[in-house]
Amino acid sequence: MKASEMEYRLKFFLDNGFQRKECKVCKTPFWTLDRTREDCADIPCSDYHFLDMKEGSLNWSVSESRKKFLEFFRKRGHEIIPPKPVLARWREDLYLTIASIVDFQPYITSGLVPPPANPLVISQPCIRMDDVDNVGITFGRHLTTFEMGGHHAFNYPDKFVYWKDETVSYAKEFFTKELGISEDLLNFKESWWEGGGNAGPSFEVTVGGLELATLVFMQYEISAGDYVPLKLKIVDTGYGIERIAWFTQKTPTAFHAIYGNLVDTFFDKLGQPRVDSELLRVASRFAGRIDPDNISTLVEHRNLVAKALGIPVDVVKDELNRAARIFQVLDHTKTVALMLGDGLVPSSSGEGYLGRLLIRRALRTLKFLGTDVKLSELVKLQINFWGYDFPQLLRNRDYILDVVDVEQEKFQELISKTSSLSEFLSKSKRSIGLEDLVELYDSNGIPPDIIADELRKKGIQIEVPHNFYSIVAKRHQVAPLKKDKDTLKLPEHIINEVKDIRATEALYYKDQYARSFDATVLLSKSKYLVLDRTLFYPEGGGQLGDQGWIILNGDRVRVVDTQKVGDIVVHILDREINLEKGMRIEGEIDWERRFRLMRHHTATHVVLAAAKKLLGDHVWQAGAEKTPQKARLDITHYKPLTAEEIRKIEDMANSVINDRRPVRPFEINRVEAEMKYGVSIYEGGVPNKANIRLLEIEGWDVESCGGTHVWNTGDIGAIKIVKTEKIQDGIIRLEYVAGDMVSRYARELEDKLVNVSSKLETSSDQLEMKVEKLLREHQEAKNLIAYYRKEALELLSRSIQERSINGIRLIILPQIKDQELEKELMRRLTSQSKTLVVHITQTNGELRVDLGTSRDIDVKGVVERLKEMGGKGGGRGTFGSMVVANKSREEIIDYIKETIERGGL
RNA sequence: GGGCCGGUAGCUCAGCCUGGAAGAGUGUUCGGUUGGCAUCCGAAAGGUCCCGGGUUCAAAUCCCGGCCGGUCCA
Repeated sequence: MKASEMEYRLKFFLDNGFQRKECKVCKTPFWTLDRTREDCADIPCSDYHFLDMKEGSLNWSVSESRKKFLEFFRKRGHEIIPPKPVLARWREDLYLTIASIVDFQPYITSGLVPPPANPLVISQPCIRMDDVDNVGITFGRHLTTFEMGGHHAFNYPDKFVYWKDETVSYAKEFFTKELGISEDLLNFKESWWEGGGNAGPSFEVTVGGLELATLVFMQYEISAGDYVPLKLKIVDTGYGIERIAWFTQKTPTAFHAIYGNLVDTFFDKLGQPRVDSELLRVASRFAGRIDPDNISTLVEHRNLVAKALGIPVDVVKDELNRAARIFQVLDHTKTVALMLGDGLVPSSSGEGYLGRLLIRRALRTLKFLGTDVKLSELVKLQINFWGYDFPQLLRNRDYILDVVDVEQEKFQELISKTSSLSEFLSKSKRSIGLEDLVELYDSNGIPPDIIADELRKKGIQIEVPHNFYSIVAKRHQVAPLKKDKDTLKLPEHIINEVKDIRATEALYYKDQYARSFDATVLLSKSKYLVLDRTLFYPEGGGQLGDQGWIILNGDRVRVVDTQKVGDIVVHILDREINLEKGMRIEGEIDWERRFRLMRHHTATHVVLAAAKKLLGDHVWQAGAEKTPQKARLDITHYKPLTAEEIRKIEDMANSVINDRRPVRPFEINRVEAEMKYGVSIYEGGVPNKANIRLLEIEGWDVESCGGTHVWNTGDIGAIKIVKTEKIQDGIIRLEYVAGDMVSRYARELEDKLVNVSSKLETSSDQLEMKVEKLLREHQEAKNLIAYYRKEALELLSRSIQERSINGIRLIILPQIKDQELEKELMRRLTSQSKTLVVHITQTNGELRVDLGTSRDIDVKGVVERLKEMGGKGGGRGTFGSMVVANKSREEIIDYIKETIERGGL
């Protein structure tokens, strides 16, 4: 959508003498006070001239830039809001926090929930993976992590805060007064923004080539391709905190401004000579001309730098490539620290994969730099550097460093495979092509440049195409997309019929211990029944739906399941009853089943919190299921649990039970809940409501939950963890039983013990001793068999009868039951040259003939002859095997003799 | 969630394509060489060829299903 010019023609501009001009390069309109300006002062239409400006040379660090930004807006009526984690765990449509507005979507931006303050200001650390390939080579234009300073105003129809003029005025004031940039250097470039289903006009604030902020005016919702005006008009600004720091410091690259002395420390740690500042500064100045997708622009850039400095282009290339690698490591180690600090567990799927990707990229670069420095050491430097700004780095320091070490070990294992694989490839006669590289990367994860590097050492040249990763991506695109439609437990027509009924009153929340109730029928259609209120809990949050009975006129009808459609509860009966609307009925839930479900559900919260307290903040629920029989909980964790850890979790859980802690559900507005308890309340899933139900286990755990729970942890009775397994990389599954199911579990174990004991004819008390004895006896028996085999071998090889036919030594063995012995004997006898050994044995009605020959004879001749005689089978070289029907032992021997006589061998 | 690769001696793996007597290196034990160690020489022990089914006279090998591990993509 092209916004109309009027959207940008602000009173502020007209009152302050700004002119609308058009960039001579990109033709984009922009507003400026500078009558001579011809371009929009943004890359690539302009180089980074700001590096040569005197304005705003204040030397602000990132930390100071953030503080100045927040303070400026706080003094102008904005409340400072703390940032959220870089993992967007309060929503299910995003893995990473990619912008400050993400914190307020979708419930605040849609107007369902009020914002935590209005207007507000925030500095939100963000992670974007889009440009991960370009980090470093553009000297700071692309980063995977940055802080977005945002001041936001939410304008409601009945409550206006501020809109475009004020926003632009704030920007002008901030940049002129705080940064000391003269106002005719400021440009407001007209632009259009779309994202997350919203859209609106925007201004990009550019100075000397650098875009310092984007001012977005969210006013449309994109619905089926149409732009529908939003009820709420939202000021969504993004100030680049790192760019502000760079602008005020005018360091050679953005990395110098962000990481300060860490830049030199990294060069030294990685054993790389530092790169000349002037060279970097010039490289930065022209960095806007680099289009990473177009390799020729990179070559041009290097040429340009070489020309400007009068240095050979090869030297420029080497120096800048080395610097780019260091910058990439700087960037990735910070991003990794932030992700892990907020609880990411590297894995092969989901957000965990994004973390692993960054770690692997950093490790790969370390390998190319030829350093054996541990990645965790570099991450440690980042933790020390950023720990004050992001305390979660210090809090989770041990976890971060350990997990990085574990990932490095895994990567090294991978790389060690590379040499044997490349050995194999280089030995194979065929030429090694792109297909091999793709194959190795896709199925073994070996980066193509590493394989190419390895092969080069062996003298095999192989080119890795620049678009390698898009080739891989393409290969995956052709994979068929299987849609996994939820198997609905309710038929379509029932859902349609039911969805307009009013919400069912949830008696199961009013009193979680109530067992019977009365209600009025709202809809009764074959096996499906909707009431005005119910005690039957509908399946949700991993808790199964209730079972029980509906009682009408003393007749009990079984309820086999309970489901919900929105807020409407549907009872599923075991037979069809068609009741009239308005009829009164009674209901009773299957209390024993329900109580077991409640115990297992509350137990799940207890166990999760225990695991978290024991293992660390990175433990996050990745799935759960509660049945009356048992419960299971999947948690994110990077190592298998040790036996001690499992016991500790169990002990902690049981001590919470013995503590008899109150368990209290309550309703709260979601923004308040997030501010008070953090986003970990969403472990079990993100509810789709403005007001959410929280469950608090006093002093232990607070979590969003819609299930039914016991009122006190004492009611769980007991917890026994019965199984743990790694279900995929980075995810551990815990299975446990609670309450009376612990007794049932113990009984099952007991039964197994008794069963095994009786089979071994002993008591369960003496089972271990008995097993040891049996194992010993088994070993002794094996030894004895080996002894007898040896004896038999001697005896047999001495007693065999051999005859010589046509220069061939023919040996007919007697029938031997022991196949091992037979083979052993053949092997021994055929070690003499010109020997044919025959073994004939009876197998269900047929004769099985095994033939063994010494190496100078091929078994083929005899095999062919026996085939002609109706035998089935074959063989090759020195061994053959046939099955012959309707022939006697003697006949077969005659055939063989005859074959030898004819010289058929 | 989808794709690809793998599972053989304690460990690292070959054999599988093209079905036909289960292999190598390393480690272990024993013996020899040596004043002793390293080294070297010789021998032995060590196997559910991941599990289940199918095809076949015959399956580590081919086919189907499952389990486990790795990896790429989303």
